[in-house]
Amino acid sequence: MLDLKYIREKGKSVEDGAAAKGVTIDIQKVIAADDAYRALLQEVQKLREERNSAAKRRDIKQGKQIKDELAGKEEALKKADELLQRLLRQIPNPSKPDVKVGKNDTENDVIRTYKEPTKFSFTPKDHLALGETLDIIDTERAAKVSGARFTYLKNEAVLLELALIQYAMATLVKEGFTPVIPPYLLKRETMQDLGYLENGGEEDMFYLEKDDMFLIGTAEHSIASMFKNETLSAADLPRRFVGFSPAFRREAGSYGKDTKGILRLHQFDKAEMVSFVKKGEDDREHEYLLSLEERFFQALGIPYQVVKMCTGDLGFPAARKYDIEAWMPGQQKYREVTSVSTVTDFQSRRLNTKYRLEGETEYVQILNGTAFAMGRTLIAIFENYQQKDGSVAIPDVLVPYTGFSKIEPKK
RNA sequence: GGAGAGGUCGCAUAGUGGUCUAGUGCGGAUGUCUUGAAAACAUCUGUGGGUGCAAGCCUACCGUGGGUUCGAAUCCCACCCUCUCCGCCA
Repeated sequence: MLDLKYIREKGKSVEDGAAAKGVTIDIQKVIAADDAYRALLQEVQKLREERNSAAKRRDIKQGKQIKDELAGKEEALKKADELLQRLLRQIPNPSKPDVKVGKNDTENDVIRTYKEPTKFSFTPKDHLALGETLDIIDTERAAKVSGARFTYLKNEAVLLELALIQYAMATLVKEGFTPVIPPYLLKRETMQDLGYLENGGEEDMFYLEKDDMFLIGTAEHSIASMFKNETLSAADLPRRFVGFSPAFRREAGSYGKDTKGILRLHQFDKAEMVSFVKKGEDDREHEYLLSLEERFFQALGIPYQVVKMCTGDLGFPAARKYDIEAWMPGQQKYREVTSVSTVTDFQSRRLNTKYRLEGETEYVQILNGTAFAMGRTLIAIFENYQQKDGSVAIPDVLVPYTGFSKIEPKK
């Protein structure tokens, strides 16, 4: 949600910002709704003032009269407020000035590449074929018990996943991040405050009807909301967290897309970074989080490219977003493995998360980025590290955590 | 799941229909005193919104949302959360 004062001052740029994201909004309508709300508010406050003084005088007759009048006005005020809030929530966070205006992912820019696509002296297999011969992935049986887009990870794949998590945690704790295992279920109210139930967002999440709770789609959901209705001290910022959790996604509308293997699942584990920083510090933090992501994939030695999203591919709350796309030999394509965005104060305004600096309060800036997302990072390792004999080597940095340096074929 | 207690301005507490524009203590800020500090004393010290050049004035907020009343922190209903006991359980 944007600041109403900002909208009133910079209406045109807010409108342009939305248009760049492909969202049409009418700022005049928002301002008219705000004007109507304010006019009513003044009338209501005046009546309340009269009611309070009548009550003080014990003037029951006048009190009754004011009460009737007030009831209608308060109802109208509530409606006006609801309309205003609804309009405000339809306004996306405008992108940062350095973000290119574009329609969709075809206009994103590759801003850096690391290494050349891996070369093989043989025809590389995809991760599904490897998963079978190495006996580490079983999506067929998972489909039997849970349906499509689930998997059993087995044997070395499990140990490798745990190694990646441990490696990420060890590295980020050294950087000063606080490790956290957050709640995996959130109340409706929290999801609402996060802004994920609007614009069809409810369709993306698993929902437990009996308890009116949502399964998190990423640890970011429960970590970003951690300081809901809290005012932090400026001295405590930045605060950085690395969360480990499963991510649950319905993947509605992605039927037929990436149906094979573990690239797109309803459930995968992920280590996620979330930063809370002061106003004006989010640009620097954004680059920092991206640099950590790159450091991880460089440590693994996996070829990748960094993509800067254009406005049309940013999503509703993000003001800037970078993806790392790792080279996947099985598909002969770069595929998204991490994503890091700044949502500026767009979420903290709704969550009411602030910080105090010398008596003044400001909304915190929130950023989030992937450390390792399991399915996809595993695919990148399996496919890039496969050997001619059908085995898969383990990246050196992970060997201390796995205890083995190679996954041998089982059949 | 059952029974009970409770959620008040940073913290601790008082307040059970009108004098609550929420008292008191602690903490914090400023001042007096002091070479400096401590102590003591004095004053100030929540958040949002509206209005105003400003000082200010008004309004809302006592877990959240409804309701009763001329008037609600206080009464009623629903929900959320915390604690105690019982049951169940890794």
